[in-house]
Amino acid sequence: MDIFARPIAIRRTQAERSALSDVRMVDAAIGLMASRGISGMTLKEVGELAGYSRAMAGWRFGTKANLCAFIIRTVGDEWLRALNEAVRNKHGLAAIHAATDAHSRFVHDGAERIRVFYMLWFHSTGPDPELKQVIVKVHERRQRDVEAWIEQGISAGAVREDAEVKTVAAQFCATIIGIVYQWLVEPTAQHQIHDLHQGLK
Amino acid sequence: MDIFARPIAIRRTQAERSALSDVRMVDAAIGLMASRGISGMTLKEVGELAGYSRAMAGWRFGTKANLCAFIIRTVGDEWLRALNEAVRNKHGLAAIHAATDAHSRFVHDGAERIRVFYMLWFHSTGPDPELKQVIVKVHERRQRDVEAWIEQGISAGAVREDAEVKTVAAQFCATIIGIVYQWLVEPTAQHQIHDLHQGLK
DNA sequence: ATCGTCTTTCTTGTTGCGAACAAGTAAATA
DNA sequence: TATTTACTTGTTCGCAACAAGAAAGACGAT
Repeated sequence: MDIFARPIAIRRTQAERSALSDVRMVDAAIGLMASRGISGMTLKEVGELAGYSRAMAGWRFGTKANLCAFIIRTVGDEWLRALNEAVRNKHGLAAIHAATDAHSRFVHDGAERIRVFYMLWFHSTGPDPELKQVIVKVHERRQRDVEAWIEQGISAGAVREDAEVKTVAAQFCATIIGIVYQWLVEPTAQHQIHDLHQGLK
Repeated sequence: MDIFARPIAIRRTQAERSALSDVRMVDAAIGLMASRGISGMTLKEVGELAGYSRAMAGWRFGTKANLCAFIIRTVGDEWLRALNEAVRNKHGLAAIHAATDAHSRFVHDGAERIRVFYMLWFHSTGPDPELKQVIVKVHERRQRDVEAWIEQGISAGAVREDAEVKTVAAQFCATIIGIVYQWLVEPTAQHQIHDLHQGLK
């Protein structure tokens, strides 16, 4: 009975307390959504699974939609950082290839967080303004990145000059989204997902 | 006070009664989901808006998920019929072009039913087995159609023989889905949606 | 440092709403 | 008329959302 395994009360600053409860609750929420779906995640369980009370998540985030938005921002940022890491120092087509590969790899690793991130992503298709705004931001950010890569490709002479940058970028992003959709619906078909990524390049 | 505007009781067979309440409730549900989102549609309101009681929708469909599945099947069938109509007598690449055009046209017309259909489609990405099965069926059906068109194209000599039919078909479907996603998120950018369809061809 | 006060973090209590079911009524069938 | 099918009223349970209170850190004054 190791009663010191979890010291009765560690002294923490308030900022630390908030930060800690945030990550605990985000983890709990992601776990719940991964196993039971978005509607299967309840604020009550999030609070309790994170080691707090019933109402903790509700108090911190206000509403379930807010919690979801917070998760999208959080995971979206991690995701963006990881992608930037993978594309570091690459330009034009090489960047697009690297990003596509990285995407394929991340998705193959099947991290719970990314899965849930995209689940939330696809859930924001209704006329609910809340989540949608957050998603649209991430979305636009991505598309701008892709546009930049294509333009670099053009100025490097590797891409036809008559390419309609915006349209091609939109097309690229659309296909990525389509692939992710396939992955969410049929997570087992790893090789197919990989083929789709390769085909895209 | 035109009390005869809606005759007190029209005599109908039981089959007619069921069929009528089904279409009324489906219409009501689609209207509600289109304006307030999927979670904004409640079984109570569906019943009442369709001209019945509180519990009518719950009684007929059992659960909200069942109602959604029913709507997906219903609209999915209409949709498939419309597509077949558009592709009638065409084969191979021509069929794919016709289907793409039809898709673009339908989406451009922006019918409420199709919008909601795809909203539900994207909502089925969680681990909920109920809706998913229905969607996966529609999905597989589509992909088979596309594969058939490609094979026709090969045997007609219009498509390279080394094309990996399944992969290409999957790619095509993925892109369609990505385009639809864009449309749902940004329904206003009609011309962009159209461009994406054209680019796909 | 330590005490008392203020602020922030978290908990218990309550309300309202929707889904789901159960038991009843009305309409059609035979 | 009896039975099956379509629909309604009544009830329970769980969750989201809020409100009011308890506990833990922050901070100035002594």
